[in-house]
Amino acid sequence: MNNLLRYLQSLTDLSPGDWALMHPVLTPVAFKKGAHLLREGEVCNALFYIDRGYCRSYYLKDGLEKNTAFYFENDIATNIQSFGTGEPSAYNLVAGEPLQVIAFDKQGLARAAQQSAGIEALGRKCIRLFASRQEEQANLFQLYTAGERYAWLEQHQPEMLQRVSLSQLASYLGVARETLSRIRKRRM
Amino acid sequence: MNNLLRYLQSLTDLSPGDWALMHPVLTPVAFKKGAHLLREGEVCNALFYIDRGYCRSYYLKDGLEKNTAFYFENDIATNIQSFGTGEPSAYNLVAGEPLQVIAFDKQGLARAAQQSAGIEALGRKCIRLFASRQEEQANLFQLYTAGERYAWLEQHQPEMLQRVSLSQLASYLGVARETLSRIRKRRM
DNA sequence: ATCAACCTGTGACGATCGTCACGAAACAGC
DNA sequence: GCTGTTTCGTGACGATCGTCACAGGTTGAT
Repeated sequence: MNNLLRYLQSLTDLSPGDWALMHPVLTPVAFKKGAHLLREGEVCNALFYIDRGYCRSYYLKDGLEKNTAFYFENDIATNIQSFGTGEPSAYNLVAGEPLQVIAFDKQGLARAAQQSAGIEALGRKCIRLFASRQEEQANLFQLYTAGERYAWLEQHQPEMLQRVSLSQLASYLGVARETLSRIRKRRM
Repeated sequence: MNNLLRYLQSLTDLSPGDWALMHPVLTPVAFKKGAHLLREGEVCNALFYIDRGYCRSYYLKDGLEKNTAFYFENDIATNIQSFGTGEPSAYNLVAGEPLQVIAFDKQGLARAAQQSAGIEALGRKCIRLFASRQEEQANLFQLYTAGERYAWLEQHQPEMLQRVSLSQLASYLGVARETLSRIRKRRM
């Protein structure tokens, strides 16, 4: 909970009253490696603050897993589309390591936002952050080749390259695992 | 203005009072083909509702234009990152046809949102729409090959293939113009 | 300690793509 | 209508990537 409090305070000036309002909405949950936070077809009714470990989102395409994002400590993981509209999720969310998260209940969060302008502002800031991250993600794939994407990760997310296996990373970067192996070889 | 009113009403229940509040914030502007709505390095201080024509966003990479998006009638074009934070834009926005837009002034819009909860809600809906679109865009490039992306456009944006030249489209899809020409050839 | 399951590196080969080059077609300005 | 400019299709060729195959290394459970 301490990590979460610090994270929220880094986003906005959170008053003690707002924090008290948030508290009953929060539920710590643990997942084993490989356990699903969200499955394709389910409706996403929570935000997951990641306290320890990481998870990844993937689509199933032609029976194969295709990773689209990784979420680490101090990230919020969710399907914003399903969470916002109530439609079933088109992809999966699964733990890549033993995982400890703090779940924000959707209905409880909506109630808390109605009661406090501070929490409502926090929600808006989260959406804008998410939109900004999606834009960055889209640009990463529109502007750069797989090798340039790998270099970008080296600079901006070096920890990720240590914690995520080559195969999972290759699936995310959009190349065969053999190709990523050769990209790594070239840079030494 | 009539198109814009219909568009806003399709997003939310806009009261006549809110529409009157919006009115002084709006400025119709015309651009010739090739004229810039926003240049790299400038700060984006407006949203552009597209009334007629289309525009495209592009990055300069190694001296070449790399398209990242197209905006048509009834779209809102802007740099959400620059608009939100006040930082200089990393890309350009340029008219692809003779263009008529209605510009939303940033400061005026902020004032109007403070005066009306309805306009504030409209703004939140716009951000969520934008985030959703960015996610779709990111998935389009993470999950699909260039040929599959072209097929996706055929189904979801067929008008775009008629109005945008092959070269501009190839730049957007991430392949050489010769390759797109051959992709088209294969489908006949 | 042992064994199975998984992950990583590497070679070979065919398919696809980017680049360069050229000619035809479409278009705009006069 | 003519002309210069831009766009589009296509061939050739080298580079890169995906696929298949296999070997060595790591991990984790019994």
